[in-house]
Amino acid sequence: MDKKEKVLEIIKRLDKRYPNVKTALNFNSALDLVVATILSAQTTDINVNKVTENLFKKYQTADDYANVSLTELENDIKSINFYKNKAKYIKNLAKKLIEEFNGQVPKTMNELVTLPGVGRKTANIVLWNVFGINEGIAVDTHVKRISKLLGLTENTDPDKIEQDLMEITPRKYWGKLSHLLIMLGREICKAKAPNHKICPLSDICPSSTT
DNA sequence: AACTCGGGGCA
DNA sequence: TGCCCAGAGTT
Repeated sequence: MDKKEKVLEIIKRLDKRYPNVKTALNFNSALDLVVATILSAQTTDINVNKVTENLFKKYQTADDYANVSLTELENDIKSINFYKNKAKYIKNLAKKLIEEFNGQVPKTMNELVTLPGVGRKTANIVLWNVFGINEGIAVDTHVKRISKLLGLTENTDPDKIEQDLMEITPRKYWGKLSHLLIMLGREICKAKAPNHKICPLSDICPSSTT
C-alpha cells in the first residue's frame, strides 16, 4: 500500500469513527473562529470554549475588538495561556480587518496569513470550517505527531509536513483529513499514551505492535 | 532552528 | 507539585 492508498484508507476508517467531523471550537461567525483558533494555541479546546461563550456575546464585530482597551480584552481572556500576546494579536487583527478588509474576514490563505496571530494552521481551520474551502491542510501538534507515526511524512517542519500531506491527499479531503487526525489525537492517539487497542488504524500503523 | 510567551487541568 | 496542552512571532 503506497502513501496515497494509505491516506485514503485512513480517511475512510476515521470518517466512519468521526462522521461529519469539524472543529471542536464553538463559533457563530468567521471572526469568532479566527479569535477562537488564536486562543487555542498551545491549550485545549475545552479551555477556549469556556472563555468564548461569554466573549463572543460581548465582541461580535471587528469594531468591538478595536474599540475596547487592551487591558479590558486581556482581562476577558485571562484564563487562557499566553493571554497578553493573544490579546495584542486580536486587537491588531481587528484594526487590520477594518483598515484593509472592510471589517470582514478574508477568504484566501494569502490574505489570512497577513493577519497578526494567524498562521497557516489557523487560516486552514477557518477556511475549511467557515467557508468550506480546501486551500491547505491544518498542521497542529496532533497532525504533526500522527502523520509521522503513520509514516505519511518524515519531516518535522509543519510547512513541509503540510506539503507532504497535500501531495498524497486528494484536495477535496484536505480539510477533513486534518480534522480527523486531530480528533484521533485527542481521543485515541494521545501524545503520552497512544491507545493502539482501540485505534481503528492499528493494523496499518508502523508504530503499533499489535 | 531555537526561543519565548504562561494559565488551567489533571494525575 | 509537575507536566502537558487545536501556534505564531522574533531572534
